[in-house]
Amino acid sequence: MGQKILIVEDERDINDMLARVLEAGGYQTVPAYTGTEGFALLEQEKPDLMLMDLMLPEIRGEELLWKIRREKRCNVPVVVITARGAVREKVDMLNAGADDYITKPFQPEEVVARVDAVLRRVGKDEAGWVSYKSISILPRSRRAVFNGKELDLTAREYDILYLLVQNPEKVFSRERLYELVWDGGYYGENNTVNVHVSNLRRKFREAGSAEEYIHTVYGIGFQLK
Amino acid sequence: MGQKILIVEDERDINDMLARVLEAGGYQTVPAYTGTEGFALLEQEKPDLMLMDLMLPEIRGEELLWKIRREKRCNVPVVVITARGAVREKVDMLNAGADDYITKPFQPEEVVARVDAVLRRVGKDEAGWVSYKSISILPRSRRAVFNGKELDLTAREYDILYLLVQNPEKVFSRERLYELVWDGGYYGENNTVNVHVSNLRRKFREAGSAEEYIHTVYGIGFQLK
DNA sequence: AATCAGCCTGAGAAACTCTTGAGATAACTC
DNA sequence: GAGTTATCTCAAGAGTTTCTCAGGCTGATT
Repeated sequence: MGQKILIVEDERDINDMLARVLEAGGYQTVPAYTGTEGFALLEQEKPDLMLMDLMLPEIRGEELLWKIRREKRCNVPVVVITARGAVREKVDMLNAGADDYITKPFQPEEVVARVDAVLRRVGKDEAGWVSYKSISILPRSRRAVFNGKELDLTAREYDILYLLVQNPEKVFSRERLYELVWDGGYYGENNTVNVHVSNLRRKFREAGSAEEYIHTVYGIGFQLK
Repeated sequence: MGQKILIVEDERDINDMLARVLEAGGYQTVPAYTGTEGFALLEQEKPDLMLMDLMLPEIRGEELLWKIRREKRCNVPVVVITARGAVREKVDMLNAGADDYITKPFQPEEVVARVDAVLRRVGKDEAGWVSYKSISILPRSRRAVFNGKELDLTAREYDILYLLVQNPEKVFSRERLYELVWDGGYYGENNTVNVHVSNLRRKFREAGSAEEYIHTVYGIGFQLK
């Protein structure tokens, strides 16, 4: 059974069409015809990805995305469908945390390709685990497992590790990490990030890690490797 | 999925036309209709190349290019579209750091050809590697690989090499190098750059380099060749 | 009110990088 | 080829960054 895609699109024809294409591509689909319905189904169905039209009745797509990311602190990958040329909106979308967008009119194959790509990018498997090497994270229950052992992480530690696992090899400056995990707060002279990283490393050691996963890039920041 | 081209062109028809041509050529496109919009999208979309009309409302193309290179210290390849015969402007553009130009009126095929050529020249591949000869750099993780061997570079060394690889053959004065890598700090009588270049060369030798990659241009500065 | 877990801060130690200056080497000029 | 200037390399110490520990603070829970 494939991964589950929530399709939020008010036009029934298009919704059906998207469902057909994605199912042909091996996915399971759930339709929603309004923004609020989509929002509700997010919780009920726990889809692996959400495909959302920007032009929704009731609620603007941007607002919905914002609600999902900010209020629910939810990280489902979101692919947005937008009219060609509505650049301003696209920008807002990516700012608000969309993972990719498709412009109308689109080819059916493009949809599957984008969805494939995003799911591959976030490294999400069919059960919803996000993994890198022996580290696995289950976002919907904020669990982190290393080498089969459950890691008992605090909120900050989890957020940092999740960010790193979603972007393996990528180098994050302390400032950027702070911005992302602490929700935009200003990072001034302050070794808070250091301490949390230090604690994370300790917990990995305690769980029997031989190698160092969180590398320091001297003068720059941290990197999962 | 191809590489992403940002099209900055205020006339909607021409913008659409360029998008069609480039998409037919296998590229993904993002439209912008003003200079400021293009500037903003540069960050949002992280395109692999920017195609820009010189005649823009709001801001002169030259100024925009300057802002991109100077203020943002950004190195996206830029191809400029200019009216035939405006030679003075062309020269200014290339001085300001454009990578190529196309004169109006142009053949659609010419656009794709130029874009192909520039992208080939800057050696940027789809996975995000920036390469020159046997040197490859992955900016996202600040990795540098030479002949398949990982180079262990310090922050400064990496910055210098990255700059050089992005502009092969281009000659940098020590002063310019210092400005760019040390973020605008003043460079007075001081052989700091020399030492770092020396260390870089040593690391290349240790990685088995026979030929010299970083050439000295006597009395001027350095050049990757 | 007491307890507790998590978060933040400060300080010392350790690790690493940068810069400096001096002498050696190379390039250019006449 | 000698003189002059530019460049290279080396090693040391100055400087910065990072790590870890311990203590205090806060807010939630009992």
